[in-house]
Amino acid sequence: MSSVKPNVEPRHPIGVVSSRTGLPQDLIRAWERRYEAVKPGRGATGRRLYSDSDIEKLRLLRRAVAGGRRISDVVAYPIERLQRMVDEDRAQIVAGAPRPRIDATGAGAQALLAEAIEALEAMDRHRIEQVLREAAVELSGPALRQEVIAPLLDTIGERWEDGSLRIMHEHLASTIVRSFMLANRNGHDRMNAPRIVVTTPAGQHHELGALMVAAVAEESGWDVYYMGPNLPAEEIAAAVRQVGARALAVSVVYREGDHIFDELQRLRPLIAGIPAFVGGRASDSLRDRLTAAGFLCPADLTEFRSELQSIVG
Amino acid sequence: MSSVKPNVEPRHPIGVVSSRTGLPQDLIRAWERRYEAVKPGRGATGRRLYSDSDIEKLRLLRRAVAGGRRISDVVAYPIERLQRMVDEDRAQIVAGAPRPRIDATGAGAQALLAEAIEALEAMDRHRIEQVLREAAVELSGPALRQEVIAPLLDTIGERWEDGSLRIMHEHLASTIVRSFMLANRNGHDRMNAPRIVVTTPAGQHHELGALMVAAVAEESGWDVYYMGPNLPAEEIAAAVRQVGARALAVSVVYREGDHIFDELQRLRPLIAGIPAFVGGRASDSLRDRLTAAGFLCPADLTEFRSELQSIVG
DNA sequence: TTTTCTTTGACAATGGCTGTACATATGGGT
DNA sequence: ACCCATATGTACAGCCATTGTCAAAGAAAA
Repeated sequence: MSSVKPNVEPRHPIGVVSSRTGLPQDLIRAWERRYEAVKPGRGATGRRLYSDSDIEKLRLLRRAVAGGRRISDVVAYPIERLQRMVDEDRAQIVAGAPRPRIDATGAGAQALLAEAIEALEAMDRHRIEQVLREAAVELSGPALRQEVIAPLLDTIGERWEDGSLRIMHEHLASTIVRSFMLANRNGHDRMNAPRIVVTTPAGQHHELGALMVAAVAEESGWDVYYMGPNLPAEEIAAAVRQVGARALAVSVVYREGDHIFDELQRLRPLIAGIPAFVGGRASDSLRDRLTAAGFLCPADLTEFRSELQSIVG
Repeated sequence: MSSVKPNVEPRHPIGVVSSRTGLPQDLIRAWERRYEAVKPGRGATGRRLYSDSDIEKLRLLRRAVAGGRRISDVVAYPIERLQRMVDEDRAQIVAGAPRPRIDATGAGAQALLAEAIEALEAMDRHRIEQVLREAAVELSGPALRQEVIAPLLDTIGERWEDGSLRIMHEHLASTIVRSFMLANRNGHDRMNAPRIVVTTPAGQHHELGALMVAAVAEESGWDVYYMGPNLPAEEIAAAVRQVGARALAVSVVYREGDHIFDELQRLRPLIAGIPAFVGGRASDSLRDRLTAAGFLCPADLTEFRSELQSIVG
């Protein structure tokens, strides 16, 4: 496993922050100057250096403003409250939202991961959700995926195969993580963004990998058409065509014989000319044959992100 | 019910209120000026700031007026009474057809449904989402399910079987509706509520019926453990036991031979003593045998809701 | 050198407020 | 049938505070 990544340590220049939040640089500076929205550190020569949680806050502010709030009203709210408000605005419902208090223990990603597994073993839905919420506050989006959710899925996979977790555990984790990630989708402008279809080929029922892919693509500014798991090759091709997608990404977790490879090979000519990514556990063992067949097989989500950007760039 | 009172503290600008209620800003101001429909607070520079219960009242007023009431007659009623009246009006409208006078979006439930189907045919994700959001403003939660989402799923089912919609359409609709319904779960205090497990038996990949069931149960105050689709009998039973559920609900859409019935029959003794609901399209043709086997088969969601209440009552 | 940042000040767009109209209904009363 | 008062949704003008954007000029990094 990788090491814990506290939310305040890593520092980014304003350009990165701008592209990750979708906010113009000028606006970020204006928000700082006028409202102290965030207080980034400074380098030796006075340049701004933002932490991951700064980025997270700016993201939330952007969504809050897009939802009709006034920046001066919301700028002082803590991250948890912003998150809550943005969720409600998205759903457009009028519900008193109690949300259990979280006493932030400042626990690192590993501790969060361990607690999530423990809660899962106990089938304690509320505790799993709480851990995820806590993690979302503690870590930024990418770190959350990389340090908590991905390892969580890996662990579940392993422990399922060795029999110490059951199908029901996997299902519960899936639904909770799924709704969690869907709830955190950014409501960006997306109308004119390049489109990407994300799904899982026929026979592949596990969609969490695909969900993470969708989250990364969305963060990179794409208009994501998430189609859920278990879609036959012809349907994938039809969706790509109909939607006018500029890329396709599928996630493959389980490899039983060559069935999956055959399915993908059938798919490839149906979407000629469109870059197609294959990711997930099982893609490792198939990488050579897949790349030979014309698929792109990034090793991890970071690589996927940069390859995505090279398409539109 | 362990729900929390609607926050009076947080305050929303008029733009947010307008989009959440579907009322034009001018009209909101007019109702205040002429009838004191609500009395929002004011910010430092005189801008209106509304509370959650203000929004709730405005939504009810809108629906009361849409139901043929005169604004001046109903404007003074307290929220509870408005709620009751609006519910009654809706029940009557379903029977006869008094004409709504306001139709801000120019669309009744049927028109919304038609537009949703059209958008789905075009694979236009944003338009589908837009229609659902409009519908959520237009209609209350139960009405939304009953008059838009349920018919939508039925239509999709039919048109899939006759070949005029493809699998990809069904998948897209599933993911969108799913994330929409999950986003609308409101954060009540569910810690001490009775628990119910909701899922779909092995071989049943269509989860939308189960999602609607979950929404109804959640609305009725249950702590819902939604497990996603395609869960084998032993796993369902294990989940029920581990979670300590007081009820189980499964949704069955497709019937291929007697496979499903066998699966359910295998399940029944594993969860002895716990009420188990079976719903969905395919449950009709199996009703007699299922009830004989000890399952409850409500005809629709309304019946399901009342049977649910009789369990805890 | 070229790119990326920084600060400062100015400017224009946005959106909300009040107040005043205006155009249809709706409902009597004659 | 006719006429009028009232009810109600909508529109706009003029004003103000807020807020996004831009330009200029210089410093630091690549």
